[in-house]
Amino acid sequence: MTQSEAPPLPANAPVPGAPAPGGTRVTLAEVARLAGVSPTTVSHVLSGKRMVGEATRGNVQAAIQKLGYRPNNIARSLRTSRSRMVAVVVPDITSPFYSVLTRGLADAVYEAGYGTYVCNSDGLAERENTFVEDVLDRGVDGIVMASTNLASGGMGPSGPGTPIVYIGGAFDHPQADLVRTDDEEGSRLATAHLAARGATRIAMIQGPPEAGSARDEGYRVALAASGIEFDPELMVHGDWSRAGGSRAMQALLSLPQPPDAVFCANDLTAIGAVDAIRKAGLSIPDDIAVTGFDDADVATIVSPALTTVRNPAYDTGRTAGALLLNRMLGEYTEDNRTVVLPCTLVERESA
Amino acid sequence: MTQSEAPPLPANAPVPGAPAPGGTRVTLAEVARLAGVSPTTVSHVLSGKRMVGEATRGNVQAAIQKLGYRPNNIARSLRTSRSRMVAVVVPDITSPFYSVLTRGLADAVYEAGYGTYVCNSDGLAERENTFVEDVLDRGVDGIVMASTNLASGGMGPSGPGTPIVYIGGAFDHPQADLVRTDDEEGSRLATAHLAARGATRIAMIQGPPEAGSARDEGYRVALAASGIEFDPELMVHGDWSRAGGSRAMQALLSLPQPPDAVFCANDLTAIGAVDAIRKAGLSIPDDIAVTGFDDADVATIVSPALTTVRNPAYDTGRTAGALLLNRMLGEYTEDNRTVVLPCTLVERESA
DNA sequence: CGTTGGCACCAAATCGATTTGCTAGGCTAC
DNA sequence: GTAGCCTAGCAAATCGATTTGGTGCCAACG
Repeated sequence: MTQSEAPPLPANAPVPGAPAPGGTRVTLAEVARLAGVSPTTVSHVLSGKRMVGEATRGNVQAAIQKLGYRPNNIARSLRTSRSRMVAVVVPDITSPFYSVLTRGLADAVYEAGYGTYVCNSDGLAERENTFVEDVLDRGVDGIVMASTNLASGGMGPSGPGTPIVYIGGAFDHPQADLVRTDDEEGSRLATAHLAARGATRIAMIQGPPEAGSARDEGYRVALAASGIEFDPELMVHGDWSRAGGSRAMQALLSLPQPPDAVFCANDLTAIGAVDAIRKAGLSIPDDIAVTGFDDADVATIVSPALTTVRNPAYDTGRTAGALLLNRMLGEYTEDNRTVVLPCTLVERESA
Repeated sequence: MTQSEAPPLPANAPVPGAPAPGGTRVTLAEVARLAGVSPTTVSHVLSGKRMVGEATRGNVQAAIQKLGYRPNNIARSLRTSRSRMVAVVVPDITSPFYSVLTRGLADAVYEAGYGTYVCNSDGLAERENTFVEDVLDRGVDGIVMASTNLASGGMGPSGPGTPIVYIGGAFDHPQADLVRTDDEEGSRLATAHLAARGATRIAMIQGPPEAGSARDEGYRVALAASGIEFDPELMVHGDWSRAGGSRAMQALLSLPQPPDAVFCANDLTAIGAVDAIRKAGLSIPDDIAVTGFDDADVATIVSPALTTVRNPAYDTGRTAGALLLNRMLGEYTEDNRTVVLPCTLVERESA
């Protein structure tokens, strides 16, 4: 932009956006005074909402440059009631899935000039609700809600028209868009793959009891399709964590008739299962085949590399951002939409 | 709080914080009208900055309840010029280290009522600066800047007194606090460990050329202490990624006299190195010992489990938050501080 | 009885922008 | 010559809180 008129880093030049020497920020009124026009006019050259004479515009722009004026977004937000900020509430930004999702969202809205505000709910429904209220009070223009527990449905279409898009819940919110992955199909794929390899006693380690059941569903469907009868003994709970996966697998191994394959509801759980199987001296995939779900980075790091279902975290975030933008910009005002992203099986070594 | 007066979820009760039936948000003025007092008084019962009569306070609180009033934080921020929001700019929230750091920061400031705004700079100095300006315009009360490149020092003490704390740079900012880990000591530890195991040709895969050199320093110090001469051939660049680590390791392996140990500047690089060593048919740690840096979750997932240096990401974030709060609340206004967090070696299987 | 002083409250200014309605000229068209 | 219409600009209201400087009122005190 100013490429030709300034060397890369003239160390002594005033930092752009630096405060006026006085220490307090320059206001639009001061710009107006220096340019010899009214605040109205300055505002108009900034927004382009009304025409401004050639010469006047020049003066104003010069004044802006000279004073290093930067508009105060808070004042602007107060007047326009739009903050160009979205909030995302996730269980934990530390989790690979949610951090990638958040990045997708941030990238999507950033391009439209929106910033991203992050809340960690730790999966607590109460905190989720508190956060929604909090960010509403803060005036965000949109919310992305990634809730693990169904209970979060407690709150309706949010504040005075602030759009929300939900991630992954099966819940059908009256006025909120929803983006989710096709968990059922993904699970079906993974389970069918295990069956195709010749497994006959296929276990599943699901999430915690509070979690949704779309993944269970696919598992059952695939079982039925392969003519394998569902055995409740082979369906156990994990808690999405490696340790939980390990514990669950140990339980399965101590069954009178242990499984010859296990479908894990996420990759971390699968890694825990791998730990347990290894510790029992069995081999993967020959004695027991295992598949995960998510295709997180770790899936390729563990050994054997995990056969898993690719869960498009980034695209989920991006899509959520797109839907949100859509509504925030008023481009879409109709009924609630649901977009479901496809899952694909990625075969590696563990099954 | 209202525990005794309401059942857990009276499904038909008005959602707290829901808009007035009208659709638009309730303002303080409306509360005042309903309570038969002036806005001033309502404000005072809210803030407790001046005394309000017992009866009046009761009326006001009743009105607040009845209307479901929630203060508009934007208006409040405009008046008080405090937003109770901090921004953190990181290279990529997707990286294990930065997501954990962000969580630590978020936890620390959340307790004081602050929210967290996240910016992904992808390590681009230009974007870092843009973000700082942007969040300053948005009126955040503090900034945490996690920059990989030293260049970021370009910008001074930020806006009109908005405190910044830097993460990990060696740079000494005139007015900004700094928190970093003792990279030099950590590297020294890791390298010394390799030497103690009997390695004599110890290579290092560092970060990209733009990165800081504290880790290199520790490596050299440890070498000297063990009486091993520094061999420039054994010092190569990675790019913090697994693929980069693998490439760098391949280069080392094709040396006329390959190393018998390698210290990698982060865990991902180490994992890449492991890949390359494995592919060459060599064994770890017997043929080549490897250590990483960070102790990310993946360090225990890869096989062999990584001997690495624990880099306290969470504490770094928390500390940064504490320093920031300190200044935002005006509890500390003195000169810039630097806190350096210790690193410890964690021995596993790879060395 | 007059004064001091504290209590409880209110009116109005303020934060920094945006936006609506209006006006003064200059121009064309009939 | 005048009605009509742009154009370019300004004054003032507005968004929703906080905060300063008063103002009645009543009790206590000299």
